[in-house]
Amino acid sequence: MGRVKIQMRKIVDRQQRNIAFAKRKSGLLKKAYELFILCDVQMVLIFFSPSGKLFMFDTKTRMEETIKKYVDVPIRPRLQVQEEAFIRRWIDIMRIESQYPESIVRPRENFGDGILSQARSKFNHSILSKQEIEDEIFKCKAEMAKVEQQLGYFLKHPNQWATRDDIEYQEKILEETLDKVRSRKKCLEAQNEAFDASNCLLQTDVEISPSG
Amino acid sequence: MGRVKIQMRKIVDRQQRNIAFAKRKSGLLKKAYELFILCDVQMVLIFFSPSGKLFMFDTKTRMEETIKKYVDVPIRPRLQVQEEAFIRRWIDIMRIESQYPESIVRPRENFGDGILSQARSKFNHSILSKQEIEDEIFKCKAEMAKVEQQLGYFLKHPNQWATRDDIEYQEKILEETLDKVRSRKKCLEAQNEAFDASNCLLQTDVEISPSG
DNA sequence: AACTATTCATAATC
DNA sequence: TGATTATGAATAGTT
Repeated sequence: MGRVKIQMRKIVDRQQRNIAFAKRKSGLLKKAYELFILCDVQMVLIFFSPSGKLFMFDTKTRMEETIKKYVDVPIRPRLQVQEEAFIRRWIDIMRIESQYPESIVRPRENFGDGILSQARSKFNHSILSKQEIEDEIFKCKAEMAKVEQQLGYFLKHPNQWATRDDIEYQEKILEETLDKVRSRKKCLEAQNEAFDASNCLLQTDVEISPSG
Repeated sequence: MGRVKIQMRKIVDRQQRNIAFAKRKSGLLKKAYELFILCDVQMVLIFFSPSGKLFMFDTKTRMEETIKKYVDVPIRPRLQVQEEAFIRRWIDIMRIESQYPESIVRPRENFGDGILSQARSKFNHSILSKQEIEDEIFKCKAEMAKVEQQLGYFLKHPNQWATRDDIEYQEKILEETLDKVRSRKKCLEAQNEAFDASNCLLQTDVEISPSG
Protein backbone atom coordinates (compact mmCIF):
# COMPACT_ATOMS: atom_id res chain seq x y z
CA MET A 1 0.00 0.00 0.00
CA GLY A 2 2.47 2.50 -1.13
CA ARG A 3 4.27 3.68 -4.17
CA VAL A 4 5.61 0.23 -4.83
CA LYS A 5 5.00 -3.23 -3.59
CA ILE A 6 7.61 -4.30 -1.09
CA GLN A 7 9.00 -7.77 -0.60
CA MET A 8 7.91 -9.57 2.50
CA ARG A 9 11.26 -9.90 4.22
CA LYS A 10 13.07 -8.10 6.97
CA ILE A 11 13.93 -4.53 6.03
CA VAL A 12 17.69 -4.48 6.27
CA ASP A 13 18.27 -0.74 6.60
CA ARG A 14 17.79 0.08 10.24
CA GLN A 15 16.37 3.55 9.74
CA GLN A 16 13.96 2.37 7.08
CA ARG A 17 12.87 -0.41 9.39
CA ASN A 18 12.17 2.05 12.17
CA ILE A 19 10.10 4.18 9.84
CA ALA A 20 8.13 1.19 8.65
CA PHE A 21 7.62 0.10 12.22
CA ALA A 22 6.35 3.50 13.28
CA LYS A 23 3.81 3.54 10.46
CA ARG A 24 2.69 -0.05 10.71
CA LYS A 25 2.57 -0.04 14.49
CA SER A 26 -0.25 2.50 14.40
CA GLY A 27 -1.96 0.58 11.64
CA LEU A 28 -1.89 -2.65 13.59
CA LEU A 29 -3.17 -1.02 16.77
CA LYS A 30 -5.95 0.63 14.81
CA LYS A 31 -6.95 -2.66 13.19
CA ALA A 32 -6.97 -4.35 16.56
CA TYR A 33 -9.07 -1.57 17.97
CA GLU A 34 -11.54 -1.71 15.09
CA LEU A 35 -12.00 -5.45 15.39
CA PHE A 36 -12.61 -5.00 19.09
CA ILE A 37 -15.25 -2.31 18.54
CA LEU A 38 -16.99 -3.64 15.44
CA CYS A 39 -17.16 -7.28 16.46
CA ASP A 40 -16.94 -7.05 20.24
CA VAL A 41 -13.81 -9.16 20.28
CA GLN A 42 -11.80 -9.96 23.37
CA MET A 43 -8.15 -9.52 22.58
CA VAL A 44 -4.64 -9.02 23.81
CA LEU A 45 -1.83 -7.75 21.61
CA ILE A 46 1.70 -7.29 22.89
CA PHE A 47 4.70 -6.37 20.80
CA PHE A 48 8.09 -4.74 21.01
CA SER A 49 9.63 -2.18 18.71
CA PRO A 50 13.00 -2.92 17.10
CA SER A 51 14.53 -0.82 19.87
CA GLY A 52 12.72 -2.88 22.49
CA LYS A 53 9.94 -0.50 23.42
CA LEU A 54 6.74 -2.17 24.54
CA PHE A 55 3.42 -1.64 22.81
CA MET A 56 0.17 -3.26 23.70
CA PHE A 57 -3.53 -3.31 23.24
CA ASP A 58 -5.93 -5.30 25.33
CA THR A 59 -9.65 -5.17 25.64
CA LYS A 60 -9.78 -6.22 29.26
CA THR A 61 -8.54 -4.16 32.14
CA ARG A 62 -6.40 -7.07 33.18
CA MET A 63 -4.93 -8.90 30.25
CA GLU A 64 -4.66 -11.96 32.47
CA GLU A 65 -8.33 -12.53 31.85
CA THR A 66 -7.64 -13.07 28.18
CA ILE A 67 -4.48 -15.06 28.75
CA LYS A 68 -6.38 -17.22 31.18
CA LYS A 69 -9.13 -17.76 28.63
CA TYR A 70 -6.48 -18.80 26.14
CA VAL A 71 -4.93 -21.19 28.62
CA ASP A 72 -8.32 -22.70 29.32
CA VAL A 73 -8.84 -23.71 25.70
CA PRO A 74 -8.12 -27.43 25.57
CA ILE A 75 -4.85 -28.24 23.86
CA ARG A 76 -6.28 -30.22 20.95
CA PRO A 77 -8.60 -27.54 19.55
CA ARG A 78 -5.91 -24.95 20.13
CA LEU A 79 -3.55 -26.77 17.84
CA GLN A 80 -5.90 -26.27 14.92
CA VAL A 81 -6.24 -22.61 15.68
CA GLN A 82 -2.93 -21.28 14.54
CA GLU A 83 -4.48 -20.08 11.30
CA GLU A 84 -2.81 -18.99 8.16
CA ALA A 85 -0.60 -16.55 9.99
CA PHE A 86 1.20 -19.31 11.82
CA ILE A 87 1.70 -21.31 8.67
CA ARG A 88 2.98 -18.23 6.89
CA ARG A 89 5.39 -17.52 9.69
CA TRP A 90 6.63 -21.04 9.66
CA ILE A 91 7.13 -21.10 5.94
CA ASP A 92 9.05 -17.84 6.07
CA ILE A 93 11.24 -19.00 8.89
CA MET A 94 11.97 -22.15 6.95
CA ARG A 95 12.77 -20.13 3.89
CA ILE A 96 15.02 -17.74 5.77
CA GLU A 97 16.79 -20.41 7.76
CA SER A 98 17.20 -22.80 4.90
CA GLN A 99 18.40 -19.91 2.76
CA TYR A 100 16.50 -21.27 -0.18
CA PRO A 101 16.30 -18.78 -2.97
CA GLU A 102 12.85 -17.33 -3.22
CA SER A 103 12.33 -18.80 -6.64
CA ILE A 104 12.30 -22.28 -5.18
CA VAL A 105 9.78 -21.45 -2.56
CA ARG A 106 7.46 -19.65 -4.89
CA PRO A 107 8.15 -21.09 -8.30
CA ARG A 108 5.56 -19.17 -10.24
CA GLU A 109 2.98 -17.38 -8.19
CA ASN A 110 3.08 -14.58 -5.70
CA PHE A 111 2.87 -17.14 -2.97
CA GLY A 112 4.07 -15.31 0.08
CA ASP A 113 1.55 -12.56 -0.23
CA GLY A 114 -1.28 -14.49 -1.73
CA ILE A 115 -1.67 -17.30 0.73
CA LEU A 116 -4.57 -15.69 2.50
CA SER A 117 -6.47 -14.39 -0.47
CA GLN A 118 -5.69 -17.29 -2.72
CA ALA A 119 -6.96 -19.92 -0.35
CA ARG A 120 -7.24 -22.49 -3.07
CA SER A 121 -3.59 -23.46 -3.13
CA LYS A 122 -2.48 -22.87 0.39
CA PHE A 123 0.41 -25.29 0.51
CA ASN A 124 1.05 -26.24 -3.07
CA HIS A 125 4.19 -24.16 -3.48
CA SER A 126 5.72 -24.61 -0.07
CA ILE A 127 8.99 -26.41 0.44
CA LEU A 128 7.26 -28.13 3.33
CA SER A 129 4.20 -30.29 2.97
CA LYS A 130 1.13 -29.41 4.92
CA GLN A 131 1.63 -32.53 6.97
CA GLU A 132 5.20 -31.61 7.78
CA ILE A 133 4.18 -28.15 8.87
CA GLU A 134 1.38 -29.48 11.01
CA ASP A 135 3.67 -32.03 12.56
CA GLU A 136 6.16 -29.34 13.41
CA ILE A 137 3.45 -27.18 14.88
CA PHE A 138 2.21 -30.08 16.90
CA LYS A 139 5.68 -30.77 18.19
CA CYS A 140 6.13 -27.20 19.30
CA LYS A 141 2.72 -26.88 20.76
CA ALA A 142 2.73 -30.20 22.51
CA GLU A 143 5.79 -28.95 24.30
CA MET A 144 3.74 -26.05 25.49
CA ALA A 145 1.02 -28.20 26.92
CA LYS A 146 2.80 -29.26 30.07
CA VAL A 147 3.74 -25.70 30.87
CA GLU A 148 0.33 -24.37 30.30
CA GLN A 149 -1.21 -27.01 32.46
CA GLN A 150 0.93 -25.72 35.28
CA LEU A 151 0.53 -22.10 34.33
CA GLY A 152 -3.22 -22.35 34.30
CA TYR A 153 -3.38 -23.03 37.98
CA PHE A 154 -1.32 -20.01 38.83
CA LEU A 155 -3.26 -17.83 36.47
CA LYS A 156 -6.55 -19.07 37.79
CA HIS A 157 -6.46 -17.10 40.99
CA PRO A 158 -3.76 -14.56 40.47
CA ASN A 159 -4.26 -12.38 43.48
CA GLN A 160 -5.56 -14.71 46.09
CA TRP A 161 -6.45 -18.23 46.83
CA ALA A 162 -9.98 -17.76 47.90
CA THR A 163 -11.42 -21.06 49.00
CA ARG A 164 -10.12 -24.09 50.83
CA ASP A 165 -10.71 -26.26 47.81
CA ASP A 166 -8.61 -23.94 45.72
CA ILE A 167 -5.87 -23.96 48.30
CA GLU A 168 -5.74 -27.70 48.52
CA TYR A 169 -5.71 -28.04 44.79
CA GLN A 170 -2.95 -25.47 44.59
CA GLU A 171 -1.00 -27.27 47.28
CA LYS A 172 -1.30 -30.55 45.41
CA ILE A 173 -0.12 -29.01 42.16
CA LEU A 174 2.82 -27.34 43.82
CA GLU A 175 3.88 -30.54 45.50
CA GLU A 176 3.72 -32.38 42.20
CA THR A 177 5.69 -29.66 40.47
CA LEU A 178 8.27 -29.66 43.20
CA ASP A 179 8.60 -33.41 42.80
CA LYS A 180 9.18 -32.97 39.10
CA VAL A 181 11.78 -30.32 39.75
CA ARG A 182 13.58 -32.56 42.18
CA SER A 183 13.53 -35.49 39.77
CA ARG A 184 14.89 -33.31 37.06
CA LYS A 185 17.54 -32.08 39.44
CA LYS A 186 18.60 -35.62 40.26
CA CYS A 187 18.68 -36.49 36.61
CA LEU A 188 20.84 -33.51 35.82
CA GLU A 189 23.18 -34.29 38.67
CA ALA A 190 23.54 -37.85 37.47
CA GLN A 191 24.24 -36.67 33.95
CA ASN A 192 26.62 -34.14 35.30
CA GLU A 193 28.63 -36.76 37.09
CA ALA A 194 28.64 -39.12 34.15
CA PHE A 195 29.73 -36.54 31.62
CA ASP A 196 31.68 -34.35 33.93
CA ALA A 197 35.04 -34.88 32.33
CA SER A 198 33.80 -35.19 28.81
CA ASN A 199 32.77 -31.57 28.60
CA CYS A 200 29.55 -32.57 26.94
CA LEU A 201 26.91 -29.87 26.69
CA LEU A 202 23.43 -31.23 26.89
CA GLN A 203 21.64 -27.97 26.59
CA THR A 204 19.54 -27.53 23.50
CA ASP A 205 18.17 -24.08 23.14
CA VAL A 206 16.78 -23.59 19.70
CA GLU A 207 16.32 -19.94 18.95
CA ILE A 208 14.07 -19.43 15.97
CA SER A 209 14.05 -15.65 15.98
CA PRO A 210 15.58 -14.39 12.77
CA SER A 211 16.78 -11.27 14.53
CA GLY A 212 20.42 -10.48 14.70
CA MET B 1 -12.20 -0.01 3.06
CA GLY B 2 -15.18 -1.11 1.14
CA ARG B 3 -18.03 0.23 -0.87
CA VAL B 4 -18.93 2.62 1.91
CA LYS B 5 -17.36 3.92 5.06
CA ILE B 6 -18.75 2.28 8.16
CA GLN B 7 -19.30 3.80 11.57
CA MET B 8 -16.94 2.70 14.28
CA ARG B 9 -19.39 1.01 16.60
CA LYS B 10 -20.44 -2.53 17.32
CA ILE B 11 -22.20 -4.12 14.37
CA VAL B 12 -25.60 -4.96 15.75
CA ASP B 13 -26.69 -7.58 13.24
CA ARG B 14 -25.14 -10.82 14.35
CA GLN B 15 -24.66 -12.29 10.93
CA GLN B 16 -23.12 -9.12 9.60
CA ARG B 17 -20.83 -9.03 12.59
CA ASN B 18 -19.66 -12.58 11.93
CA ILE B 19 -18.95 -11.71 8.33
CA ALA B 20 -16.99 -8.64 9.31
CA PHE B 21 -15.09 -10.67 11.87
CA ALA B 22 -14.19 -13.36 9.37
CA LYS B 23 -12.77 -10.76 6.99
CA ARG B 24 -11.04 -8.56 9.49
CA LYS B 25 -9.64 -11.48 11.42
CA SER B 26 -7.52 -12.43 8.42
CA GLY B 27 -6.55 -8.83 7.88
CA LEU B 28 -5.37 -8.41 11.43
CA LEU B 29 -3.37 -11.63 11.37
CA LYS B 30 -1.79 -10.59 8.11
CA LYS B 31 -0.85 -7.18 9.45
CA ALA B 32 0.63 -8.78 12.54
CA TYR B 33 2.58 -11.18 10.38
CA GLU B 34 3.87 -8.42 8.14
CA LEU B 35 5.07 -6.32 11.06
CA PHE B 36 6.82 -9.37 12.41
CA ILE B 37 8.60 -10.07 9.14
CA LEU B 38 9.38 -6.56 7.97
CA CYS B 39 10.50 -5.12 11.29
CA ASP B 40 11.58 -8.24 13.13
CA VAL B 41 9.06 -7.60 15.86
CA GLN B 42 8.45 -9.95 18.77
CA MET B 43 4.74 -10.24 19.25
CA VAL B 44 1.84 -12.16 20.69
CA LEU B 45 -1.74 -11.68 19.55
CA ILE B 46 -4.63 -13.59 21.05
CA PHE B 47 -8.29 -13.02 20.32
CA PHE B 48 -11.63 -14.75 20.33
CA SER B 49 -14.34 -14.73 17.69
CA PRO B 50 -17.85 -13.60 18.65
CA SER B 51 -18.68 -17.28 18.96
CA GLY B 52 -15.72 -17.83 21.27
CA LYS B 53 -13.28 -19.48 18.91
CA LEU B 54 -9.64 -18.81 19.64
CA PHE B 55 -7.27 -17.17 17.20
CA MET B 56 -3.68 -16.35 17.78
CA PHE B 57 -0.41 -15.29 16.31
CA ASP B 58 2.89 -15.33 18.09
CA THR B 59 6.38 -14.93 16.83
CA LYS B 60 7.99 -17.18 19.38
CA THR B 61 7.41 -20.89 19.57
CA ARG B 62 6.43 -20.36 23.14
CA MET B 63 4.34 -17.28 23.65
CA GLU B 64 5.34 -17.33 27.30
CA GLU B 65 8.62 -15.78 26.24
CA THR B 66 6.82 -12.68 25.04
CA ILE B 67 4.45 -12.56 27.98
CA LYS B 68 7.42 -12.85 30.28
CA LYS B 69 9.17 -10.03 28.49
CA TYR B 70 6.07 -7.92 28.95
CA VAL B 71 5.92 -8.83 32.62
CA ASP B 72 9.55 -7.83 33.00
CA VAL B 73 8.92 -4.27 31.85
CA PRO B 74 8.78 -2.18 35.02
CA ILE B 75 5.30 -1.00 35.90
CA ARG B 76 5.95 2.73 35.55
CA PRO B 77 7.17 2.76 31.95
CA ARG B 78 4.48 0.29 31.04
CA LEU B 79 1.79 2.70 32.08
CA GLN B 80 2.90 5.19 29.46
CA VAL B 81 2.89 2.56 26.80
CA GLN B 82 -0.77 2.00 26.28
CA GLU B 83 -0.73 4.22 23.22
CA GLU B 84 -3.59 5.76 21.39
CA ALA B 85 -5.38 2.45 21.10
CA PHE B 86 -5.87 2.21 24.82
CA ILE B 87 -7.13 5.75 25.10
CA ARG B 88 -9.47 5.18 22.18
CA ARG B 89 -10.80 2.06 23.78
CA TRP B 90 -11.34 3.82 27.05
CA ILE B 91 -13.14 6.71 25.48
CA ASP B 92 -15.36 4.38 23.52
CA ILE B 93 -16.20 2.31 26.54
CA MET B 94 -17.01 5.46 28.42
CA ARG B 95 -19.22 6.66 25.59
CA ILE B 96 -20.99 3.34 25.30
CA GLU B 97 -21.39 2.75 29.01
CA SER B 98 -22.37 6.29 29.85
CA GLN B 99 -24.76 6.30 26.91
CA TYR B 100 -23.75 9.81 26.08
CA PRO B 101 -24.98 10.85 22.68
CA GLU B 102 -22.14 10.92 20.22
CA SER B 103 -22.56 14.65 19.69
CA ILE B 104 -21.42 15.35 23.24
CA VAL B 105 -18.34 13.20 22.97
CA ARG B 106 -17.31 14.53 19.60
CA PRO B 107 -18.88 17.95 19.37
CA ARG B 108 -17.57 18.90 15.96
CA GLU B 109 -14.85 16.69 14.56
CA ASN B 110 -14.66 13.11 13.47
CA PHE B 111 -12.96 12.38 16.73
CA GLY B 112 -13.26 8.63 17.03
CA ASP B 113 -11.56 8.02 13.74
CA GLY B 114 -9.20 10.94 13.79
CA ILE B 115 -7.42 10.50 17.09
CA LEU B 116 -4.46 8.75 15.54
CA SER B 117 -3.95 10.90 12.50
CA GLN B 118 -4.95 14.14 14.16
CA ALA B 119 -2.53 13.86 17.00
CA ARG B 120 -2.70 17.56 17.73
CA SER B 121 -5.84 17.46 19.90
CA LYS B 122 -5.72 14.07 21.44
CA PHE B 123 -7.81 14.73 24.50
CA ASN B 124 -9.58 17.99 23.83
CA HIS B 125 -12.94 16.45 23.05
CA SER B 126 -12.96 13.61 25.56
CA ILE B 127 -15.39 13.52 28.42
CA LEU B 128 -12.45 12.31 30.52
CA SER B 129 -9.34 14.34 31.15
CA LYS B 130 -5.98 12.87 30.31
CA GLN B 131 -5.20 12.77 34.00
CA GLU B 132 -8.38 10.86 34.80
CA ILE B 133 -7.65 8.31 32.12
CA GLU B 134 -4.10 7.84 33.29
CA ASP B 135 -5.23 7.50 36.89
CA GLU B 136 -7.68 4.83 35.89
CA ILE B 137 -5.02 3.03 33.91
CA PHE B 138 -2.68 3.19 36.84
CA LYS B 139 -5.30 1.83 39.20
CA CYS B 140 -5.94 -1.14 36.95
CA LYS B 141 -2.32 -1.82 36.25
CA ALA B 142 -1.13 -1.48 39.82
CA GLU B 143 -3.48 -4.32 40.65
CA MET B 144 -1.57 -6.41 38.16
CA ALA B 145 1.78 -5.93 39.80
CA LYS B 146 1.45 -8.44 42.60
CA VAL B 147 0.23 -11.09 40.24
CA GLU B 148 3.00 -10.57 37.80
CA GLN B 149 5.62 -10.78 40.46
CA GLN B 150 4.45 -14.29 41.23
CA LEU B 151 3.83 -15.23 37.65
CA GLY B 152 7.25 -14.19 36.51
CA TYR B 153 9.01 -17.04 38.20
CA PHE B 154 6.86 -19.67 36.62
CA LEU B 155 7.04 -18.08 33.23
CA LYS B 156 10.77 -17.85 33.35
CA HIS B 157 11.51 -21.49 32.65
CA PRO B 158 8.35 -22.90 31.19
CA ASN B 159 9.39 -26.06 29.44
CA GLN B 160 12.47 -27.28 31.09
CA TRP B 161 14.88 -26.56 33.80
CA ALA B 162 18.07 -26.85 31.94
CA THR B 163 20.84 -26.16 34.37
CA ARG B 164 21.39 -27.03 37.99
CA ASP B 165 21.26 -23.38 38.96
CA ASP B 166 17.89 -23.04 37.31
CA ILE B 167 16.64 -26.11 39.06
CA GLU B 168 17.72 -24.94 42.44
CA TYR B 169 16.22 -21.54 41.90
CA GLN B 170 12.99 -23.12 40.78
CA GLU B 171 13.01 -25.44 43.74
CA LYS B 172 13.49 -22.52 46.10
CA ILE B 173 10.65 -20.55 44.53
CA LEU B 174 8.33 -23.51 44.64
CA GLU B 175 9.13 -24.18 48.26
CA GLU B 176 8.44 -20.57 49.13
CA THR B 177 5.21 -20.59 47.21
CA LEU B 178 4.17 -23.81 48.84
CA ASP B 179 4.84 -22.21 52.19
CA LYS B 180 2.67 -19.27 51.27
CA VAL B 181 -0.09 -21.57 50.13
CA ARG B 182 0.07 -23.50 53.37
CA SER B 183 0.00 -20.33 55.43
CA ARG B 184 -2.97 -19.13 53.47
CA LYS B 185 -4.61 -22.50 54.00
CA LYS B 186 -4.13 -22.26 57.74
CA CYS B 187 -5.50 -18.77 57.72
CA LEU B 188 -8.55 -19.84 55.78
CA GLU B 189 -9.11 -22.78 58.06
CA ALA B 190 -8.96 -20.50 61.08
CA GLN B 191 -11.43 -18.13 59.45
CA ASN B 192 -13.57 -21.03 58.49
CA GLU B 193 -13.85 -22.21 62.04
CA ALA B 194 -14.54 -18.75 63.37
CA PHE B 195 -17.20 -17.91 60.81
CA ASP B 196 -18.47 -21.39 60.27
CA ALA B 197 -21.95 -20.78 61.56
CA SER B 198 -22.29 -17.25 60.29
CA ASN B 199 -22.42 -18.27 56.62
CA CYS B 200 -20.22 -15.36 55.61
CA LEU B 201 -19.00 -15.34 52.03
CA LEU B 202 -15.64 -13.73 51.57
CA GLN B 203 -15.31 -14.15 47.84
CA THR B 204 -15.37 -11.10 45.62
CA ASP B 205 -15.32 -11.64 41.89
CA VAL B 206 -15.70 -8.47 39.87
CA GLU B 207 -16.53 -8.97 36.20
CA ILE B 208 -15.99 -5.90 34.07
CA SER B 209 -16.68 -7.33 30.63
CA PRO B 210 -18.77 -4.94 28.53
CA SER B 211 -19.94 -7.71 26.23
CA GLY B 212 -23.52 -8.97 26.28
C1' DA C 1 6.38 15.28 9.70
C1' DA C 2 3.49 15.89 5.66
C1' DC C 3 2.30 14.45 0.96
C1' DT C 4 0.81 11.46 -2.81
C1' DA C 5 0.87 7.67 -5.85
C1' DT C 6 -0.07 3.08 -5.25
C1' DT C 7 -1.25 -1.10 -3.37
C1' DC C 8 -4.15 -3.32 -0.10
C1' DA C 9 -8.36 -4.37 2.65
C1' DT C 10 -12.93 -4.94 2.73
C1' DA C 11 -18.43 -3.63 2.44
C1' DA C 12 -21.56 -4.64 -0.58
C1' DT C 13 -22.96 -7.53 -3.98
C1' DC C 14 -23.31 -11.63 -6.69
C1' DT D 1 -20.38 -20.20 1.56
C1' DG D 2 -17.45 -18.48 -1.45
C1' DA D 3 -16.03 -15.28 -5.33
C1' DT D 4 -16.17 -10.47 -7.35
C1' DT D 5 -16.06 -5.53 -7.46
C1' DA D 6 -16.08 -0.81 -6.22
C1' DT D 7 -14.41 1.97 -2.87
C1' DG D 8 -12.07 3.47 1.28
C1' DA D 9 -7.65 2.92 3.90
C1' DA D 10 -2.90 2.11 4.71
C1' DT D 11 1.50 3.04 3.48
C1' DA D 12 6.34 3.26 0.48
C1' DG D 13 8.68 6.56 -1.33
C1' DT D 14 9.17 11.42 -1.71
C1' DT D 15 9.72 16.27 -0.08
